Amino acid sequence: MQSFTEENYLKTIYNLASKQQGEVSTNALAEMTATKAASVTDMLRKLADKQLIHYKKYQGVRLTEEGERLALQIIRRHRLWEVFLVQKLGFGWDEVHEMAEELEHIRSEELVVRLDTFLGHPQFDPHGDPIPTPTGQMPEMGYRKLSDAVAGEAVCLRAVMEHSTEFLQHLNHSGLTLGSIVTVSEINAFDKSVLVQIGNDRTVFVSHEVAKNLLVS
Amino acid sequence: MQSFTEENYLKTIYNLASKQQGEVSTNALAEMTATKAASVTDMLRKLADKQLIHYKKYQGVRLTEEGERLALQIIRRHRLWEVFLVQKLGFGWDEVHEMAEELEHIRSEELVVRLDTFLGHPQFDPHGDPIPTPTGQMPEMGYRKLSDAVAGEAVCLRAVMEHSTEFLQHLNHSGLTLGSIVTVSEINAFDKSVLVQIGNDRTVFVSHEVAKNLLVS
DNA sequence: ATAAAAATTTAGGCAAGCCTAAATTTTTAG
DNA sequence: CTAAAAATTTAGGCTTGCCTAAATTTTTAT
Ligand SMILES: [Mn+2]
Ligand SMILES: [Mn+2]
Ligand SMILES: [Mn+2]
Ligand SMILES: [Mn+2]
Repeated sequence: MQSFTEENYLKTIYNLASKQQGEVSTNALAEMTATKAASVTDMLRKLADKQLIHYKKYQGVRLTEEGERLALQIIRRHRLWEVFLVQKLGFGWDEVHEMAEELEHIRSEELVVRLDTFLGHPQFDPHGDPIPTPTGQMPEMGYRKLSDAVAGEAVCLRAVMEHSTEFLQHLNHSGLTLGSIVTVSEINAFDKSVLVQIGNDRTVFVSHEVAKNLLVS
Repeated sequence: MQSFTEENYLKTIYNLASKQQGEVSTNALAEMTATKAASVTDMLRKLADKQLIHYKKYQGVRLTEEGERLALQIIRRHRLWEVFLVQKLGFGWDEVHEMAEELEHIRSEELVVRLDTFLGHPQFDPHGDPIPTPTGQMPEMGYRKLSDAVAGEAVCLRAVMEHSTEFLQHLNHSGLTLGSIVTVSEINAFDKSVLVQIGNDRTVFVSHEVAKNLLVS
């Protein structure tokens, strides 16, 4: 059985690893967990003792199979709870992450099974992230970033890569919702900002910074 | 903001206080929290510093107004989550207590408000315990114990005073469900066991030990 | 190839919550 | 009213997870 803290490290290692290749660095973990590098080193030694990570001093870290299984389990719980909070309790997608950070640690296999059933076996969380299967597979979505689309293309908004309240509220404000079809009408050559038309409706301005965090297909 | 541990102590002090009069003793708390008396003393000093309890060395402990407000808030959350687990996820009333022990600590006022609405503002949890109001009032039910009923009386099963899985499963097995009307047909003079008829159905044997933990009206 | 810079680990410490053993206070019995 | 028993607190320690400062290793730049 792992502590909340250990679970959070596993999840963070998984997330960082999936955004890069090779081992995850101590400093990257320190930044993500809002702790100091020395504290991360302590925890890495502990997780390595428990065989949840592969760890060689100074060489970064990688999840073992068991570590990845646990990480995916926690991510599954997190995303299912986010679906619950949005679909059943009516929270906005910008309000649920912090609550899910706590709910994901509730220890009961049966609870997750029943929650999943209650929610109708959702495939995606409110941010468009795929929900890992009960057996621990992370579905691979072949999404691209909106920032990689070319002028004239019509794409569907599928997911966000940034989960901060500020970012999501900005999208609310712009009228950019997951599932919408948007057409890239213009890409600014200087700052790479994008003008997109939402459906056949209004056209909105999307900065490069925002476009980089929007996944489309 | 209180830690899980502090919240649990407050809740436990409240529960013990409501089952007796006068101050709650260190030893009683140690037994309930499954810790040692010395550890309880440490925590009492801490809670007293935070003005959540009235505490004089060797004299036992009593919640302050603020302490009671917090305790009732935690009990409210616990009972609402139990309703959720039973009504929405289909768990048995004998399965939900441990999960609720964890869920009660999730920190979000708004979550409780929305959960309450989602559940239709329930008045009682699955064990018949009243749910404290949002403003922190604990409804007073004037229930008696089944063990205090006299032969010939017809009463309604309202709540259980013991929440262990074993006890609740025993009630399941006996067919004793909350809301049923039972008639006391016979009280054994030697061991105070009770024979009750459930509705107009079968008659079941209820030991004094069990009858003491059943609340009726 | 080195020396400076950056990353990481080690050393030593702190707070929260818990423990055992010893001291102290309160309660109970005679 | 005392002495034993029971309850409680104090003293000293342990583990987890965190910290700062110092040492070490790796990387980068000349
Ligand atoms: Mn989230
Ligand atoms: Mn999400
Ligand atoms: Mn309960
Ligand atoms: Mn209950």
